[in-house]
Amino acid sequence: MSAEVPPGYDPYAFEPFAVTVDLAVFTVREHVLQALLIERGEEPYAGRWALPGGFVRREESAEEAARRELAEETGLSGPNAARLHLEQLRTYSDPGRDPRMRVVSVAFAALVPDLPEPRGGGDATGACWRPVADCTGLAFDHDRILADAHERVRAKLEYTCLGTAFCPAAFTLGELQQVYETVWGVALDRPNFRRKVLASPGFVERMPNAPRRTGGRGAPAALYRAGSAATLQPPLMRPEGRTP
Amino acid sequence: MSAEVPPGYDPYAFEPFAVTVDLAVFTVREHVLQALLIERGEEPYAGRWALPGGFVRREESAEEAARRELAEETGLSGPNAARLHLEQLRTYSDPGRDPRMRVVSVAFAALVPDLPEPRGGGDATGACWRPVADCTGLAFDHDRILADAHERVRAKLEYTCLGTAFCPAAFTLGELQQVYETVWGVALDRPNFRRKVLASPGFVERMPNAPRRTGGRGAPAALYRAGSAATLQPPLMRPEGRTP
DNA sequence: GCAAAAGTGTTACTTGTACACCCATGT
DNA sequence: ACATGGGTGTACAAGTAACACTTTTGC
Repeated sequence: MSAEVPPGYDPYAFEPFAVTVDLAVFTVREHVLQALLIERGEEPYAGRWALPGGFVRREESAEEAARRELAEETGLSGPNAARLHLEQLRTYSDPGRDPRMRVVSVAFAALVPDLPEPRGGGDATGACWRPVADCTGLAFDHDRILADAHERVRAKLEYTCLGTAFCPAAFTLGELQQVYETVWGVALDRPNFRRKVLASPGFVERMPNAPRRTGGRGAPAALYRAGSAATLQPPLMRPEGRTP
Repeated sequence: MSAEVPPGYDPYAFEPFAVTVDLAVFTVREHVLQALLIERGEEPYAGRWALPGGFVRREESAEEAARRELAEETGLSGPNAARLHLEQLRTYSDPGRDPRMRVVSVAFAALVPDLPEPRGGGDATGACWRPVADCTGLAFDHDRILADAHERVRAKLEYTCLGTAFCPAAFTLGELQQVYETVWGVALDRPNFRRKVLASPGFVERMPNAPRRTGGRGAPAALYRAGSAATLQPPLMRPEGRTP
């Protein structure tokens, strides 16, 4: 662990890196998977779109930094903050990923329900939701980070209960199914989807209230909330063919 | 991204972190899943066991640093280096995980076949393979890192072709099955295991040579090598009950 | 011969899939 | 009335698990 360190040289006094977090924040809005972008105000990449993020402070972990930045960028706090899924994706450390100096970035993927406002008290010059398909030409290596996060989310819906993270506190099974269809880009059979979800213990729980009648035309649907389970047994497979 | 930076203060001139890599290197030796440990020669935790690792240099990425450290620690090079699976696990960044200063560590999980020698030209005072069940009381937060890596490997065997990474260049289906039984700690039905493996396209390929007769008593087994596929469709499920 | 390991086959059962069908609501 | 979405039932195909059986080696 220390052969490459010259004798008498404190190994902890060299090779300083800057450490940042980058956030790939996803939501489902208007039947489309969207990501949160900010417009950079400074060089490098001034005026370009980028993933939200920022520096890790001395007294906090990367997870805490990610949660703080997310709150600043989206205004997510209080009861909403509890309904948020935040997960470490991986760390990007290529030398040269920032033209100025060595910056190592811990990337996170976040899943949030459809929020009323695109951003809260953020400090970026501009923040907006954008369909992930249109998120190209981002600053730094953020195209790559977003693509990795997208694939991670797609895969995780198969064997975890993460789909509920895209839904509000109370949701119908039809809304949950739309989340899956949107993220995977396929059409699912409604009766079979129902059965699988209800057969997975702890995936969803029925809310002890009355069903709602949305503005939409159709029979009133029962309301559910996210259950306590984290993983899905058996997994909810995503079919390969078939586009919606 | 810059609201917390005082105006006129270069955001890239503050909060220096040290960045290291830590490696959870696994192999299957004598029907037991083992991890590579080194004995620390310096404070803190002098004399304690730890995961191999080291500092990321200025001109390399974390992946390159991990590969370099692994080569130093195990003597893995040349043809063996190609047969190695190295994968980023996650990044550990709790303040206080190193008592001296802020160290952010990018952890990797590595899977290697049963190597002839425990270590090559490593620089640690001591290195050895140890059954993962006995790897407790490690330095820093390495207990946690090893546990996370162990669970990752267990899970990844289900839906990827990673099992072959534990095997030599040529192996029998019986050896591959032992890998799964060892990592999962369960007994598998041999006929069914065969069928699933052979039915997964690109998982294994038959070697165009003669079967071998090992010292073991039994019929000679056909030899296979790792295929080109990375993911497994359908997955190879791990049963829940039953201990071997 | 016997134990151990490779390899093949068969059966019972569980699961997934693709539908058909009815109900409730808004326009 | 009818389109739309919620909810239930069912027949068939596909996959899985469990086990019996044969073959080939070493001792």
